[in-house]
Amino acid sequence: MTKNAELIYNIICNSTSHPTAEEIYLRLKSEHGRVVLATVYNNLNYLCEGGYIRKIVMENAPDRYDKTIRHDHLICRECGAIADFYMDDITDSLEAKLGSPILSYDLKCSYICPECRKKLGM
Amino acid sequence: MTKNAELIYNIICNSTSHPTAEEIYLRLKSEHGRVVLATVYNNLNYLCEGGYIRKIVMENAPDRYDKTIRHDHLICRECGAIADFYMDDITDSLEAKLGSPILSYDLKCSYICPECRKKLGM
DNA sequence: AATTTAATTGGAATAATTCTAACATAGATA
DNA sequence: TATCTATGTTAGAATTATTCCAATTAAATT
Repeated sequence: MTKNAELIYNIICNSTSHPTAEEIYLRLKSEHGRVVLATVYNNLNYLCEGGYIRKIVMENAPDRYDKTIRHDHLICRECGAIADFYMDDITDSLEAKLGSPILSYDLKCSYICPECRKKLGM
Repeated sequence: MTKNAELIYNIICNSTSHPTAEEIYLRLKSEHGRVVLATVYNNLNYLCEGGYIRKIVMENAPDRYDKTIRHDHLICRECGAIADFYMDDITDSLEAKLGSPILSYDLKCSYICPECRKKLGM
């Protein structure tokens, strides 16, 4: 793994913020000087393909990147914030229903986050 | 609901193909003459916001649109094809775990579709 | 029929991401 | 050590999906 790939991998793994390519790029640039967005994308794709990280495809927003430890996500309908959500693994029941293996699954729950609830007086 | 919105709604509801905006546009144009992609997007957004249809956000591919009857999706890692998958509704267990209500959820399973399995000799 | 409102059009604009070619660099090889 | 090769990085253009905006058209209301 190249130096940049490793730096990017570490940024993602030591963060709970599900950063975008742009955020990773800015952080990398400020901490390690000269980088370019294309390099960040190259490495993110490499890391995704190798299964080192995972991509979270967002609605109306740039993709975010996350560690691979199995968990699900909560996405606030109001502000778009994304939070981790640790539900039990349902791979077995999905495969049982389907009758053949699956590779992985992606579960996103839409909700209203605590802050937005407050703001909305809920 | 305007005429175009209704036509688009019907295309989506009477199809199992999860069409993209482009596909809907082409079909609309060939069947009803003059339309424009912006109109299709306008109406798709209107229909989504009103909860008449749902948007399926795809990885590395344009968004697809689908009926709202509750079901999940299988997405082939090889060819990108999307198939419906009717798992039991897990809203209750999600809310129980979270301790507060969710609005909806989106479950996508990555798998290899029967055709690709065949092609790959699996 | 005239006026107001809403929908559609056409095309430009934007945003995210990918592509391509040139350049740099590190390690392997002579 | 010098050079070759492979790979990573850079810069910036290109692409794609989608949105925006102003002008036009159609529909609804008075």
